[in-house]
Formats: sequence, C-alpha cells, structure tokens
Amino acid sequence: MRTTTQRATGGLTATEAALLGLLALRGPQSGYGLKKAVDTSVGYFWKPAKTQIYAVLPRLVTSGLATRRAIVQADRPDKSVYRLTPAGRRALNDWLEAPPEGDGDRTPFLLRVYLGGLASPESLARHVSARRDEAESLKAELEAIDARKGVGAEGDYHASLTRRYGLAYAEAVTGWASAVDRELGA
Amino acid sequence: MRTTTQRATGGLTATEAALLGLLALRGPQSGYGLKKAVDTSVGYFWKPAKTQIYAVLPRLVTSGLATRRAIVQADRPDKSVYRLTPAGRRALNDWLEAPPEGDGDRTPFLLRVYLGGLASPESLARHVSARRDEAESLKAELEAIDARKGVGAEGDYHASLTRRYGLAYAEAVTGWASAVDRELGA
DNA sequence: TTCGCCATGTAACTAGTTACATGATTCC
DNA sequence: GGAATCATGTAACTAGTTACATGGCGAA
Repeated sequence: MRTTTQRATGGLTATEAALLGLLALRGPQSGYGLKKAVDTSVGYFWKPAKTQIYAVLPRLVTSGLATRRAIVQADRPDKSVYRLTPAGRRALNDWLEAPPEGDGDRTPFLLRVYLGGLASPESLARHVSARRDEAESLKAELEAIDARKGVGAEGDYHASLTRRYGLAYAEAVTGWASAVDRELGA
Repeated sequence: MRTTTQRATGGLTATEAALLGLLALRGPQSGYGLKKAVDTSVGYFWKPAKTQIYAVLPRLVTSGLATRRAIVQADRPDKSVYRLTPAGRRALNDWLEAPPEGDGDRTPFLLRVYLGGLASPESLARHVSARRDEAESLKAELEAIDARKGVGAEGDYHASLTRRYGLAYAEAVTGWASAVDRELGA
C-alpha cells in the first residue's frame, strides 16, 4: 500500500529504472530522445515530466550508472547522449527483481464514488460515464497498437503483455461503469 | 495523465477532500479518529500517513473549512475534535463535482513487465504470480466485507460501488495473470 | 511568416513519506 | 510485566510537478 516511489537503500526510483531500461533496450539516447521513447512505450503507465528526465540523467552519471557524451551538432542543438554502464545494468537488474512498490492505491476517482452520496446523483453519473468513456478509448488505443504491430511480432512480447493488462483493466472498468450507469438511471 | 494531487486554484487535495468527506459522513472527529475512519473506509484506495492527517487538519481550520475544539479528557490524552463548516461543505462539493485528477498511471508493476526481457524469466514469473496472489486476496477481503454487511444495507450503497469496482479490477488482474502464468510456463 | 521540431535546463513549489518522541491507561 | 490503545506531533527528506526561458532550423 505504498505510494511514494522510494529509494530503498541504494535502490533506484521507478523513473531511474525506466530510463535505464530504455537505454538498455534501445541503446544510447539523449534526454530528448528518452522523452520520446517514454511517450511511445511505457508512457501509458509511467510518464515523468520532461524536467524530471533531465533531472534524473545527471544523477545517473554521478552514481556511475550511466555515462554522458556531449555531441556537437551543426544543424541542430548540441546534445548529451547517455549510455548504460555495467553498474547501471546491475542496478537495473536488482530493481527488476525487487518486489514492485505498491500501486493501485491512490485512486481519486473512487474517493468521489465513495463520497457520491454527498453530491448530486447527476454528478456521480457524470463521473461514472466519463470513466467508461476513458476506458473505452484506452481500449481502442491499445487495440490499434496491437493491430499495427502484428500479433506475435518479435521483440514485442513484453510490451504486448502490458497492453493485454491494460485491455483487461479497461474491460473491467467499462463493465463496472455500464452496470452502475444502468443502476443510477433507474 | 496527471499524477500529483494538485491544488487547482483554491481546490482541495484528495486527502483534504477525504477528511472533509469523512467529517461530513460521520460527524466531528479527532485526527486519531479520522485515521481509524480512513482505515476502515477509503483505506483501500486512499491511505494517507497519519502524520499527513495531522498536518492537513490545522490547514483546514486556517482556511475556514473546519473548526477545531479542544476536548480535555481525564482518563485519556486530550484531543482536538474537528467539525465541518458550511464553507468546508461547499469546498467539498466543488471537489466532488470536479473531474478526477488522473489515476491509473504510475504502475511500477507494469514497468517491470515491460522490461521483463532484461531480467530472468523466473523473475517475471514471480512478479506475475505475486500479483495474482495479491489480487486474489483483495478479492477475498472485499467479498468478506460484502458478506458482513448484507447486500443492500442502507447507507452502504456508495461504499459497495467501490467494492464492486475493486472486485472487477481484481478479477481482471487474476485473469490476466493466470493467462500469462500459463504462457510463461510453456 | 508562422509553426513545429530539436534540445536542455532553472526556479519555485508541494503533497507526500519515514523515523523519532512522548506518556497515561487498560487489558491479558 | 508487557502490549495495545488513545492521542498528537516534529524533523528531515524526496520524487515529483508547473511555469518560464532560450534559440536555430526546416517546412507549409
């Protein structure tokens, strides 16, 4: 039931792990590139602000988990490219093996449902159907990605697992919301 | 896709709203009492540290959303009892009507799944089955509560909606995890 | 000419966390 | 004798946020 991503004695934060992981999967990147990579991969369930990415990267360098190389460019702004070190790879592995810090708690939506009797019934109904809409568009989005990659594309297995998780979640939410919607209407 | 509970120009934080909501539902309480109330009600999806509760309450008083009354007790420690003001009730209502700040993002578990190819297959399998176990025990817990209250107990409707949400979620997770478990075994 | 992409950051802030501190009373 | 309950807080910290700042290049 923990919320804060906590640095358990030498461990990584989830954001650090995400960045190291993307460096491991996709090779050396700039902060800007990592931001793009995040948005098109783990962005559905882990989307740090870009300033946070720029804050984390130098930290990784000073703790020896990554190296920075300055790249001078003529036509574009100069950039810093970060590369995973063996120590970084080890730290990432430790993080991957460690039990996940709690998620699923902190759900302001449910707080509104729980307290729904204090507001107008219409307000609750609006929240519920908005939730259903969100879940449906999440589902559509994930299905579109599935379609774009073929099922069983190589190198996509673990990513597809997260999409399937998202789909199961979305379907659970739409099912719940439809039922509640009907009840509130009656 | 926001994570941080944000104070949108005069708005409440979710923790403030939770406390005001419990004061509205259950009447005047001490910080200690509110902590108990949180644990036995919204604790499944919103569980602030007790120090946070003690930090928030005086803030509610200074912004006129609650009043504090000191109660001197002979046999127990003295306490402060907080009571909702009309302004507090209004602020709560505004919060209840407002669209929920994003949740569902920030899922370190999925980060581990996504990066599962970087660690040993056994590690991923362990995470997945741990997740299934958690979901199953959540389900059991929620069903136990449902059984304890009878179905359709008065004053329990909105709370029961959150339990049903939790059940749908738990079932989605167990379904996903069982399928993935089988795949990883093969 | 305007807009979007590339590219990196600073400054100010905040909602939350853990660890620590205190002390009487009541129940086993 | 020891543990749980009642009851409230301080101190130190942190991972994240938004708003702001800068500026050249290429394409419509």
